[in-house]
Amino acid sequence: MQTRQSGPVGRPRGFDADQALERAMLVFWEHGYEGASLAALTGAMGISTTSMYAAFGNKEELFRKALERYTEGPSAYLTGALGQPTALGAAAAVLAGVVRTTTRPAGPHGCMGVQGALATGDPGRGVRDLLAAWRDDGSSRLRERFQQAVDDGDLPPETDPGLLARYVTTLAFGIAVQAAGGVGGDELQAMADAALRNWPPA
Amino acid sequence: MQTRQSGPVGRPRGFDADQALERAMLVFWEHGYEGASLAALTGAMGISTTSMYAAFGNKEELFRKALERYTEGPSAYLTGALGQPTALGAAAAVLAGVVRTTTRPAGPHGCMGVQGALATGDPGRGVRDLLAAWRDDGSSRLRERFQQAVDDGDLPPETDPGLLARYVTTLAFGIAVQAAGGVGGDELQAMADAALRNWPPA
DNA sequence: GCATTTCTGTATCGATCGATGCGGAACGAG
DNA sequence: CTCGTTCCGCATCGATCGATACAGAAATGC
Repeated sequence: MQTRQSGPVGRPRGFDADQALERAMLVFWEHGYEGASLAALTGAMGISTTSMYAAFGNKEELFRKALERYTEGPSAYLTGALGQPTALGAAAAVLAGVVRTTTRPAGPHGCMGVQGALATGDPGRGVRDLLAAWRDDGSSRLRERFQQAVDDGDLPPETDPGLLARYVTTLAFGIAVQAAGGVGGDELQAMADAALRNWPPA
Repeated sequence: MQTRQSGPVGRPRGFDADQALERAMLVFWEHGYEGASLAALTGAMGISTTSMYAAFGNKEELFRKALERYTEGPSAYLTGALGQPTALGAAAAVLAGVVRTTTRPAGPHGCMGVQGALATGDPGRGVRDLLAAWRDDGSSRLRERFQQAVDDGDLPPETDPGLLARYVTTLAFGIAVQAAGGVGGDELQAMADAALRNWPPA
């Protein structure tokens, strides 16, 4: 019984799956799940529908993988922000990351986790719920970070970490909505600075 | 020359246009512009596609009229909030109105002005821009109210009314996003209360 | 009564939606 | 080479998209 060491048999795929997923992610980010047609996706990916289905399953699975890529790419600032030494530093890093990511001139405006599928028809319900869970996960990670700050004495002991996390995520998603509508990054960053001038808010 | 007193000639329409528009507004609110199909709209309105086109023009015009109805209906709290005697009172009334409207158990969760068309495909660009302007108008009205508060001495003279308005609208839209995802009204209201405990934030 | 105007129900339009079938092309294994 | 496997290009699937054509029904004006 010998472990197979050789590569996979058959014709190798003729495109870079990572690059194709990156381009699909950008289309979903800009146009949302329902607004991104298969033709627009495969056109941007540079492959045929057949290749897309073979490599990614279907449109919904493609979106799920694109969201993972978004989380580890444009949205990776969150993980970095949670590593900041103070709760205030973490909150400021989160908001600065949101402003930067959602108003970057080179990329789509807004946040894929917000505008990807905020309200949909029936066929998009799965994706809509997925994004709701994605947003809730961000809030939870922030809450855990604030809980740790309370335990460390960085935040007053009477602080409610859940309330604080909800506050920061509310600002973050509000920034994302306005960035999607074309509000500039400078103005949003100035607003975020002002919001964090009183800390903690409770 | 006599003024025409009689009713319009021809067969009168057999449905209540106001009620039909109300129901269309609810469908757009819940599913967004792209997620609301003509079949879903006319089904909820209780009329045929022919009647809908005759009465409202097309899908985009129906959405525009539904948005007007939303502005004068579920979103009317904004006008009332601007009439509050103080800037803080206005901000608190706006946020309380948003929380109440976006988490009402009887109606769709979230805000039609946010989730109606935050990111769309090409055919929805007009509606997307319409909503961006709608949101910006809300921010402008709030800015004018804060400017008046500065003039009245209700807010410190060095206050930036635009920044303050951006802060409140950011909270409002962030609340709407989380309400769309199922976050409860009590938690959002508690967060809004905490956010306004420091006022003005700048 | 009749003519005119408007609304409604049915049936359907072309376009696009997401998703597949199929045959040939391109690889590794033997 | 031949064989087995996988991928790709093309054509196309049924369903649904938003939007209309058409004929009959229901009102007013004469």
